[in-house]
Amino acid sequence: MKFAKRTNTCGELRISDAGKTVTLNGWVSQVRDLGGVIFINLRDRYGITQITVNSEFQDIYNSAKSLGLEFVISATGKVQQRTSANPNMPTGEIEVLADAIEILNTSEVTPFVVEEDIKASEELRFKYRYLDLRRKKIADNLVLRSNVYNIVHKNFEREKFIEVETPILMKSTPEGARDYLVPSRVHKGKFYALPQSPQTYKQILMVSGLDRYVQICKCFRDEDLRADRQPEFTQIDLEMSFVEEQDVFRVVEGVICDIWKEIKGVELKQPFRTMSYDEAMAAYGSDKPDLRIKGELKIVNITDTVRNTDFKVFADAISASGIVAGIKLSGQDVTRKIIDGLTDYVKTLKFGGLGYIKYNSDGTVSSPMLKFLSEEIQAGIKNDFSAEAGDVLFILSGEKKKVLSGLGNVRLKLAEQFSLTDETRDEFLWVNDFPLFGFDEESGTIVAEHHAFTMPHDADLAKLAEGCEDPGANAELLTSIRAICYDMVCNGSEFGSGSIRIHRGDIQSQVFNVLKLTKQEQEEKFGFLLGAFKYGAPPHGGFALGFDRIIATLCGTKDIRETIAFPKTTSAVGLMDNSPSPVDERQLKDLGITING
RNA sequence: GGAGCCGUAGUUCAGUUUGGUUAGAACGCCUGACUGUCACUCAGGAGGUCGCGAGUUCGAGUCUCGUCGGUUCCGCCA
Repeated sequence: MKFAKRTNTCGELRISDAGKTVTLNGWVSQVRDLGGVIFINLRDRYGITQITVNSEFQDIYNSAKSLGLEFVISATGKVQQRTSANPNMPTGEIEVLADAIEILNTSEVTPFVVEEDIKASEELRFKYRYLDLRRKKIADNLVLRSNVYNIVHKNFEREKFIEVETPILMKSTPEGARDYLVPSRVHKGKFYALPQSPQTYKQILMVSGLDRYVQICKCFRDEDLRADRQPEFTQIDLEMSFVEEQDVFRVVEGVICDIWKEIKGVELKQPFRTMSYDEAMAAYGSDKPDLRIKGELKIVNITDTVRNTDFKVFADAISASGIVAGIKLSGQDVTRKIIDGLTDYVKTLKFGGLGYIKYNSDGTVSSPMLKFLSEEIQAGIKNDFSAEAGDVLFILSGEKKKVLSGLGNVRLKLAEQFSLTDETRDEFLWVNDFPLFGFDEESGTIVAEHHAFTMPHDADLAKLAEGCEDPGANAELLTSIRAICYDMVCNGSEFGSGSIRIHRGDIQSQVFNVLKLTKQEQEEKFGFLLGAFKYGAPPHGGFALGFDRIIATLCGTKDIRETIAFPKTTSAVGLMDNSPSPVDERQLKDLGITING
């Protein structure tokens, strides 16, 4: 089909172009018909330009009258200065006076109006994502994403990394997240899994001597979703040989600094701050603390101060070897309603209630707990927090980890409630020294916190050697072992995580012993990796950055769906293509699969 | 797996607290008028399985139970 091809995009013409004859192609985003003159806002992903049609040109005028929103047209005419400029649009000083309009395609009335200030629900936007993507805001997110791809590729090329593709169809490993499974037709009853990450492959590439591997890759996890979690997501995955933690940090910081410099024009200070897991949990109740919060709102542990109280709530927590701790909020008007809201919130976190002590400006103290606490303890608490008039303390008691993370969540709620987050900057940090093992209450067993190939700290190797023979009896000793394992955190969001891996067989065996993996299970699950490790595995370690979260942060949103062209809902449904969907009986038969229920 | 919120016109919402007349508004859509708008304006019009299914009731958008979908949080996500 012949048509008048564009000479310019809808975002680029300026007053300096006045007098030129141009052709624009795009979508009709608005029509204002004043009777003798019609104004058309023509849109493409670059911007919007006003096309003016005068009734003196009868043919064009009549065809302009028939235009509907989202029609695709080609408009040709002379660029001229507008009689009254529109300062709100970049092309607002000019218009194109049409002397030809060609309708390239019509459009049905759209299910929602395509406009920057979108009114449609996410559900509708995802169903008609192609219309949603016509909005500059979303299209720009994809453009930004594309730019970051390029920065990442360039950075790693400069750092002498090799991009290697790893299989999408791989062996299922039941550890960690649930796998998405792919049935094999050739081998009925057997399944591939989609990678949760290319973890094993990249470690094997190190055994191969590739030395520095990187890949921007899709990963898949069949777990329940959140605003910042999709069933398939993108990672910047890397692995390096002959490195220690600090070497990985410098490389990852390098690419982050490149991205921030080129996208935001911000020079981040290197090296990034480092905080241990224990420190982060104790002070912020989170392994991904948001350091932008004004006044910090650090957690204070007051267990020792209230140890001898007979206030039942505290006494019960302490006798069950739990803790009592709180955070202090200064200089805010904390109303009854706000306290009630926070109380309801901590109840959703399975706390009985939220204790508070409010030091009023008139010197009085409001708190439902005071009558249960001796004057000495009251004074002790006030001292622990350095509390003054105008301060409010929020206090939780119970099991240590639960209290700390509960207060961590209260801290975030307070920051939100009182707008305490400094949105003008991004705060990066490394959180390291995670525990190597955790205790799984459900199964009553010891499990790997990161994964089974994470190297313990040198200083804790003795603990591992001592505890691995009888893990059940040494749970406390084993869970105190620290791993060379680290997360990068930005603004309270986990950007990525990694570790130095175990490359020595003796340490690996000890870890498998703790995890109660028999020789046979080791062979079945990781035989290929352990096999490779027999032939000279170099010391190595790596990292994986959550690409979607990085883009979301750069776009100023928490919702990674805004940065993905075709996202899925929180129940992992693709609303546009209706995936997942039933398949033909024939397909199932080929695979030897029958559906129950 | 558990909890909260939402579901009413093509769209975004009001109406649900306290059951009762013909379920409203804005935007969009259709018709007409209008030569400088840019959220054009003005006049008129069409448009509803109140997510779905039971139940209570003389009567249900409104109350109860179930169910489906979206979303947020807890669990989960090495």
